[in-house]
Amino acid sequence: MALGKDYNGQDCTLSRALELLGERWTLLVVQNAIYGVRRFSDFQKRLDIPKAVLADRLANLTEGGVLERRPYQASPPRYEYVPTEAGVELWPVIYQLGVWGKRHIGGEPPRLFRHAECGGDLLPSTDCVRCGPLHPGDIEMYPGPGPKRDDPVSRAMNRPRRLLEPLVPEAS
Amino acid sequence: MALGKDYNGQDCTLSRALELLGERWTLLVVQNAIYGVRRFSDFQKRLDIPKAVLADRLANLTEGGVLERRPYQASPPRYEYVPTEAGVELWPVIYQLGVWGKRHIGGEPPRLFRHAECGGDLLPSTDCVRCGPLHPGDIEMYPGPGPKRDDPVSRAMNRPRRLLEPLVPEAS
DNA sequence: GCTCCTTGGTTCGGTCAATGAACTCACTGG
DNA sequence: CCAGTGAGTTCATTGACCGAACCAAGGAGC
Repeated sequence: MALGKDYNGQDCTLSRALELLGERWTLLVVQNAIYGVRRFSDFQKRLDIPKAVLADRLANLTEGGVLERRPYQASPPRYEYVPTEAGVELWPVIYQLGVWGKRHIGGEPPRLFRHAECGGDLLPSTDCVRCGPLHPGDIEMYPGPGPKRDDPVSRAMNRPRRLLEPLVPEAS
Repeated sequence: MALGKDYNGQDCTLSRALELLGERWTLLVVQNAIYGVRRFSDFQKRLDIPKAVLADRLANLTEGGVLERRPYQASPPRYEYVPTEAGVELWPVIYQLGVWGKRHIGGEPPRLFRHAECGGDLLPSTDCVRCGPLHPGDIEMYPGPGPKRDDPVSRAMNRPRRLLEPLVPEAS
């Protein structure tokens, strides 16, 4: 999908968005970034994705302005990937696709969402049922009935926490 | 993405949705179905997609309950693909991804949307700015400033028309 | 000072999917 | 009888994805 053989000749803005986001794994990477995953190895633990593919996706998303790559320590240079404003604005798309999957494909969701302030549920639009539109940072994620992965990153993610809050896995 | 090598081990409903919808071309096929494209050859004219891939995507979407394949004539048996209720419910996702692409990747949209009854613009959520939530059938699509394809199907699509209304290309 | 471990990748062969061109088949209209 | 259309299928080539192995730059332990 990436270079050359893209959605050339397509005339809609959707095709341009899909050129960046439509590859395998890409939206799942963005989803986890919004859930608070920051580091290369944590993405890898949670997604079980080949490292070469993950490196490619992170580079594309960084170049596309969805994630920002920034150093979090200097001595061995290490980088983390955080969602930009553009990345955060993908939250409604990601949430709604998840809701659609639950409704039409089935299965229980492993995590649920509510307005952190008032505890209100989210509408399919990501609005709070009581308070209206929410910024993702005001949404709390908490464990639901569905199956959960059992790696350190996923375990950290299954404690109640806000979206965008950096995720720190337990020290193994 | 399709068989076997899927998002196995992923625990979220998003990954299940992407298993059906995340392949190359799939969301563009659904988008065009919502825009009113019905026939195999019309999808092909508008998307410039290899026929083998189009046949595969239509079969997957039909099996996944997003499109319905139904005969529109019997003598040489011919079928058309129409969005199911589940397919129509993908409209907010498709619209929002398009809006995101316009905002963050740029480019002018070839088609715009408004509430057919009152002429009001759409919010990013697909709600009418004046009247609130809309069914896709109440949304009118009309030409915008962006570039347009120049095939018979796209020309028919660039006349003002409602979503979901079957598209009949000019008789060449 | 030496060795092992962790993080964040890169390289590589094998496999799987996408592409475009050619072909099929059942009609239909002239 | 012949060309044309709609809806595909078949096939060889190219590109993408996969998992495993490898690499490099620091620590940590001894």
